[in-house]
Amino acid sequence: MSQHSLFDAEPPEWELDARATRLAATVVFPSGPPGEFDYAVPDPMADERRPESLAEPGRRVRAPLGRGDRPLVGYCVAVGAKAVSPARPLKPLRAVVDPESLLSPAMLRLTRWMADRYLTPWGQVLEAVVPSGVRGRAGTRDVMLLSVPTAVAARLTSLDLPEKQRQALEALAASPKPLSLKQLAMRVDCTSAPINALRKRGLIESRVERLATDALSAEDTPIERQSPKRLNGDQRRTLDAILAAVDSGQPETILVHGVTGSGKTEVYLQAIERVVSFGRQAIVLVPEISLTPQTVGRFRERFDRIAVLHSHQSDVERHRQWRRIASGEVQVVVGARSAVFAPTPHLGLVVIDEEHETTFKQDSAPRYHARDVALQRTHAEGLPLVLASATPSLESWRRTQPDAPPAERYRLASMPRRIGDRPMPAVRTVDMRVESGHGARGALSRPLCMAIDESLRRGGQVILLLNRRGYSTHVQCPACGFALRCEHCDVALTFHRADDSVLCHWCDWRGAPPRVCPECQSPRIRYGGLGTQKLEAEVRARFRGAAVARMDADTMRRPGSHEVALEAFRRGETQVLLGTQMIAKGLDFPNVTLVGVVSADAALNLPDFRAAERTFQLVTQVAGRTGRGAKGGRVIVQTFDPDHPAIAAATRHDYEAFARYEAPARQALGYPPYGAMARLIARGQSEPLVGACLENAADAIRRAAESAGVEARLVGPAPAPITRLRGEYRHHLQLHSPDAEALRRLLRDAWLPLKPPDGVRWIADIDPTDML
DNA sequence: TTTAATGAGGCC
DNA sequence: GCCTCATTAAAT
Repeated sequence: MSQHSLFDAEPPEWELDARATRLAATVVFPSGPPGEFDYAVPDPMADERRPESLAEPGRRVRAPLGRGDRPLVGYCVAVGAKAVSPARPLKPLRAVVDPESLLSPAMLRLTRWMADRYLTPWGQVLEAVVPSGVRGRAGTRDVMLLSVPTAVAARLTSLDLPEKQRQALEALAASPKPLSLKQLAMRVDCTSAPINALRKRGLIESRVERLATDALSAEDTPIERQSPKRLNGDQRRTLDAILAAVDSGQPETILVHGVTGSGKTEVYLQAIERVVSFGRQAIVLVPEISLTPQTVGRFRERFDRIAVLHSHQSDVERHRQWRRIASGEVQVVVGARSAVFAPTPHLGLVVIDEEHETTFKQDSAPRYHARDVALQRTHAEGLPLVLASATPSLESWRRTQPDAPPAERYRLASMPRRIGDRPMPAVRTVDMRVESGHGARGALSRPLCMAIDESLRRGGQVILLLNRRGYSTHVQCPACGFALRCEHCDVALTFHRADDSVLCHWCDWRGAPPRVCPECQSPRIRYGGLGTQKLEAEVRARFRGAAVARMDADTMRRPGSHEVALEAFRRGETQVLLGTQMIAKGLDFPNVTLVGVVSADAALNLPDFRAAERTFQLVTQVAGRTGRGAKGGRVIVQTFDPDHPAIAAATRHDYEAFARYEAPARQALGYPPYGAMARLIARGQSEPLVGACLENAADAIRRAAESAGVEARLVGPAPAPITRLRGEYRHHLQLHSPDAEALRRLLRDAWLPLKPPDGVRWIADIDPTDML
């Protein structure tokens, strides 16, 4: 080892002279080491005249890695002059993979930020952000195109050629467009042999072009255009606030808190119209479940060129939409979570509808929240961000409050009234403790039954929410107390009557339902607990003649079944629509005169600090599905805990009351939004090993926090609420700190360098939404 | 003395 | 993530 490196990272003067600057490309690898690596750019890859093989940021390149020079594909993230010491010259790039850049400099910066924030290697973030169909250029193929050089065309008649070759050459010369090998062979009725002979003699020239294989799928059927609707005062004020932000050229986040039915969508449609009129694009994120033809239709009615992005698209379709967006042709991108990465060339506005929805959080690496990514993207590009919800996340709500740090303050725009001054539906709770005391059996209380009956008699439609699928939610033996559990997971199995099986909702294990108790052979084994299938059976039995439909993950398995079911409900062919939370959100059917919440407190007692918030959101949202038409509407909420503040606030449609109730508890424990949070989750076959390695991590983090003076509270490690999943044991460690940035740095410095023992895998979840 | 097995560290 | 080289243990 040379002496200077022992004391100084800088080389001595005599070596400085020998250093030369060289054009270098910085590369990150999706698989492989997490760092950034510099490579020499060979001259042909720096040649602007050959754009298809130009090494530039945002393209993938092939580069040799390690002593064995293993060729790996990575993303070029920067190109520039670098000082290189002759003692350790850069290896040259091998090839440029992409013919054009997949990521703008702004998107590279955004992904870099994500890598930092979510403790995920940059290369892995890039791999998740660029859809695989785009990387693989799905739906396109290299086609060799043949043409006759002009010099040859001029002396065509003077050539002495075999008959087939002459015919082929003449046919090609006569064609106004270049032809593929196959096309030309067809025209002349020959094989490829004569054509190849011509190519070999230089009489035909060929070039390779990338062409779409599909004959451009039939464009969406044109839709009747609608003009902007007249706005009421609240809508006007909200729109003005958004437009002021649009015009200011400053980044600003506006939280639109509008009750269900207040006409939020119309407001942001008009805001987008303004942005589009400037020649800019807008991105609208909606929960995957809301991405129905109806939702998309509302945009089609108002804009000429929209793109839709969601997770059920084929690679070919996604690639096509991505290209359209990148070309600048698209005005509005409507999509689920990952649409936040849409490659709009001149973004003007981002809207997140139903911003409280947890589907905006990705549950695999990088575990990003689209709301936070959107905030970063709009901030970096100096744009407004609109968050809209009837039940905002407390994280967003807090940032509208006067006590929030000014640097992260959102503007609040309230829309407390429904459009047309329709009243909010009256909500009545039914105390199920009293009801079951009256000997009531089954899922539906007397008041709910009467209300259903009345609604149906008056020609109204009914929505019944029960957020548990299956028939019976637990199978238990009254004789010995045995409860049927999944072999691989620490959860109860659910009985599904539709296919007479017991099913694990976590790992999808399926088995035959036991006829006698597997433990004590008692034949009295009981199928208890209420799921949507059983509710459906009960409703059908009680309301004979009513048209009942069930919507849950089991009936909505086939693509498109969602739309079919909702369309039937819209047309009134279905009178009672029952199902899980997928019927609670965003639906707008004026003839719904009754909403029944079958079990409001089902989620209330989950071991999750957001259980009350989720319950409040779900009840408020589903209650908002009624009272949207002239007939009005009402809501009946069945609960064993009618006095719970979350349920009580929901029955009064009182968001602020809920926020006031929930804040002190969160504050006391340093939970979001009053403190940052992270979660380490370890899993493996051996429970002691899983537990022990998290103990080590906890020690290392505690020591680092101490020496860095970071205020951090560690909870655990402890078994996760679902301790076993798919045959693996799971433990977790929760970390709290008032300083989000410090917490992230702490994990980066103290946890990231650690390696779990063999047989244990672990991940960090920054700002977790899921605590199970 | 040779060969196989396990582990840590670097990869530009 | 994988490869290389180190160290150490087992085989001839």
